[in-house]
Amino acid sequence: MKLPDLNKSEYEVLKVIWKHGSSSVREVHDQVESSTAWAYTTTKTHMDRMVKRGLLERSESNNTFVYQSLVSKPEGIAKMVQYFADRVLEVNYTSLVSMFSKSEALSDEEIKKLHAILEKKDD
Amino acid sequence: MKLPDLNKSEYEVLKVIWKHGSSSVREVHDQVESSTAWAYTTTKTHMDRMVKRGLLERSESNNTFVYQSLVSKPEGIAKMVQYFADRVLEVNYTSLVSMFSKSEALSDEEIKKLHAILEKKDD
DNA sequence: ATATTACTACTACATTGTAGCAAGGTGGGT
DNA sequence: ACCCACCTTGCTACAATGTAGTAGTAATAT
Repeated sequence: MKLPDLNKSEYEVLKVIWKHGSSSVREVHDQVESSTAWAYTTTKTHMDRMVKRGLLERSESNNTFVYQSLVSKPEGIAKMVQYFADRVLEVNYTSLVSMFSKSEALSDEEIKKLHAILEKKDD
Repeated sequence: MKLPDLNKSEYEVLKVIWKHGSSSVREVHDQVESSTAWAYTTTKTHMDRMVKRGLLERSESNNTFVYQSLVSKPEGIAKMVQYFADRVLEVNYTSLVSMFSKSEALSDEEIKKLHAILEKKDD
């Protein structure tokens, strides 16, 4: 898949899965609930649609389905960062990306990857 | 209106109107076309819906309707900046807002206003 | 005056946001 | 072992957003 253009819901789900790895709907839901106030079935709908869209892969693990991400975090946020840099901040993406080093959001490797992705403008 | 949660389309339209002031559909369309590739009628649909949503106001000016913004630029981007700071960068909004001073996106006054808005968490 | 062009209103259809309901699976109590 | 209660899943639904076509009307050019 090309770099995905994640919408907010997709991003919320992926954030959980990026952090915890393969997760069931229940696990994701328990995490996103505080920030989104979704109903359980809403979480499920999003996740199933994400499978169809190629963002997640579903597999069975002891009687429950678990979903794993098919996009890495740097890939997932690349477009968002690009958009924000271009259209909102109106600065070069590099200055924005460098701000990640002040946060816990990405590891150093991930920051490097993000840089590489954006450099190639590989969308 | 409370601080609006702008979607991408709305933001694209508002960017033009913030810059040029009251504009016709045609004027907005000519500007957004390069970045969005919308059809003219798509631009129009968005703008009409934005009137209904209270983001724009429409008035007639020599035989054509012109649309003016009901939200200022700092108000319009406040939520976007907040979201990006919180959920993507995971840093305090102040560091992010300070980046605007390196760009042409906002004037100094607008930056100040944005700061004030976010400080009050006035959503 | 009429043809062409531009603008507006209305309609349409796909995707996303949000969530309910019913059927099937499963673990715990007895 | 058996049944109930609950969890998960699949299906459906409906509103908002994304995208755009069509038809009618108004303005312009000639």
